[in-house]
Amino acid sequence: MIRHRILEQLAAALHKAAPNLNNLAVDESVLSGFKLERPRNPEHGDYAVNVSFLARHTKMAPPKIAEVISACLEGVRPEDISVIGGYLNFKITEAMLAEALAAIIHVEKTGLNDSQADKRILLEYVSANPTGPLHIGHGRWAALGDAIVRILRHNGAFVTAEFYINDAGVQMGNITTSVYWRAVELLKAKGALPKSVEVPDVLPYPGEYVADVSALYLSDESREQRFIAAHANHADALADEALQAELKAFSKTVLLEAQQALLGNLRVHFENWISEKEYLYDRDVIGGTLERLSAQGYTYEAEDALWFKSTEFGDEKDRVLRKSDGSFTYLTPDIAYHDDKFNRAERYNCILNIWGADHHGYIPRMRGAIEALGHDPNQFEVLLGQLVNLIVDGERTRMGKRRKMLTLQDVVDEVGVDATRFWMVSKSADSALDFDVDLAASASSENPVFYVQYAHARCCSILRNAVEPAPNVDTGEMTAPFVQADALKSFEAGLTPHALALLFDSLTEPRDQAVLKALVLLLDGFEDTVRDAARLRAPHFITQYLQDVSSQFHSFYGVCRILTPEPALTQARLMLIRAIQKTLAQGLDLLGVSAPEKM
RNA sequence: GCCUCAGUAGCUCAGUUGGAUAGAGCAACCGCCUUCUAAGCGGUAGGUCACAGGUUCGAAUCCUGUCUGGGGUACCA
Repeated sequence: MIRHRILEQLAAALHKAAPNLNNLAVDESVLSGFKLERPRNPEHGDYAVNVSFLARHTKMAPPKIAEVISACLEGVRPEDISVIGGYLNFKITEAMLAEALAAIIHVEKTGLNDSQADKRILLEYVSANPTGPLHIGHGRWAALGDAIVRILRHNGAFVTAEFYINDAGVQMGNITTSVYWRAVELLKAKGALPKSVEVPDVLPYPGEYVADVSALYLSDESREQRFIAAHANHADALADEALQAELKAFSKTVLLEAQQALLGNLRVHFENWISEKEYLYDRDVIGGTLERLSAQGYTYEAEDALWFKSTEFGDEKDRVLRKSDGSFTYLTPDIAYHDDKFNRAERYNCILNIWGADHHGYIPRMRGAIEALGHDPNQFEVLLGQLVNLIVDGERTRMGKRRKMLTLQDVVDEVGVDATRFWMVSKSADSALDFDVDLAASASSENPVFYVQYAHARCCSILRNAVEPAPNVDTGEMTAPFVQADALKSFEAGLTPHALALLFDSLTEPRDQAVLKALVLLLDGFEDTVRDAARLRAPHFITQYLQDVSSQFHSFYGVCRILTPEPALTQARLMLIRAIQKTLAQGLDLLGVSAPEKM
């Protein structure tokens, strides 16, 4: 990590220079003011740092400060530093580049670090109702969440991914009602029930998939018989509790399994699937949480309901916990659930949730409940994602409004897993995402994932061609490979920075050298990108980075031939290709996107 | 009304602890395949960073206000 080394040298120089800087007190907050950046103008060196922020502390002019610090820098050749205004400009030597490249070759996984090693994170995301197919918005949370899990782990965090199944509450009743009436419709159609039975015009869940669930239920003859019998015994067979429970359980299982299958297809993995009904209601943990809340004096009864004094924690109004009909609101089991998260044996110190922006107003009351229960609200973190707009025929459509809505499965079928995942995380979660189905499905060149995958495949192709005999263009005879596979392998295993000299020396055009240097510095900076992506929960840093590397590689490919008649030179250049290929593969893996060896 | 996200090139978006001349992809235009994959490369053009103030040596970035758009503001989840 060249950047880190420069920052260390700067810190040492600053300590040494302090007496000449009006006895500046050098501490962590001062040192963190050094921001190393890559200047656009090559005359400003390869890395630059602005020291103007020290002007206030030292009461000195920035150019003077830069002069003083540069005089104290050690381990840097004077010709590699320049001072322009308040800037210190560093020139990166080929020796440093070679060292960085060799380090990438030797490390098993690029970008691996321990910046989040003290974090024990429970990440909950997607958490859909098992009342229908996942929609495109769920796809964003799925891609985002799984990428964040992978990125956090690459930074050393202990992470558990969890899916909360909302299988209790009124929505489950709604899907049960809907499945019931679709079944009645189907039975009427085949004459098993009289035509006189009336089906409501509007069902809570109008989607066509509901009828599929009903048909699947009725496909078992004994179930169909039970359904008809229950119908004969009750005016409204939904009053038959046994049937209702069976329909509910059946619907949940079928719909949940469909969600799980799709998420599996998307390579989105959860360690835990927590059922609201089984984990919270059946084990009766909600009551215990409510008692503790009440014992602390944070609840009261009014208008036949039980309320939580969330206003004491900054919420705009108090919230109902138990409705006047005796049932809980959504909030109540969710409070118990979050209470449980804090109490797990894993001793998590970060309870992280990904929620859609439509749940924004829900945060203060949940945070309040967490605090009321004696947990540290600072360990509760919500990553809010703006919603996804579906664009069909160039028009925005609101999800769920249409009877036949486009599901996540439809999208994946059209554009594939890789493109879906890459697209979904390629923009900041703070921005609403436009998902243009026609565009994503038709225009492959418009989708950056192919650009990155192609760069990876191109690296693999070069590495393959290097060690395989190929037919001569003119004679058709098989010629010897550019390098021997065994020789290349041992060259790579025993690679020293010195052995890379040919890679840098063989390029004579300054422009080509600049491309090579930019490429190596980019590869060297992968760890920084991985750290930032974890710290800010921002996988789009990775997509951006991968596109940068790919672009820089394609440029380099254009100006420098890798496979040459000189084995020594070829080997050295192949090490660069290996480093690029490793980094691209690692970056794609952090996003859960495949890195094809051929395209 | 209040809370919140956004407003940057024709379009979609990067730009996170404030730093040198604001970037990328797509679209447009001009070039480049006898050679390791043209799903590629080089070049041209394209900007009042919504607007107005403020803080600062310095603002797309921080503060205040205004405008526009998304989301929320349930005893739904």
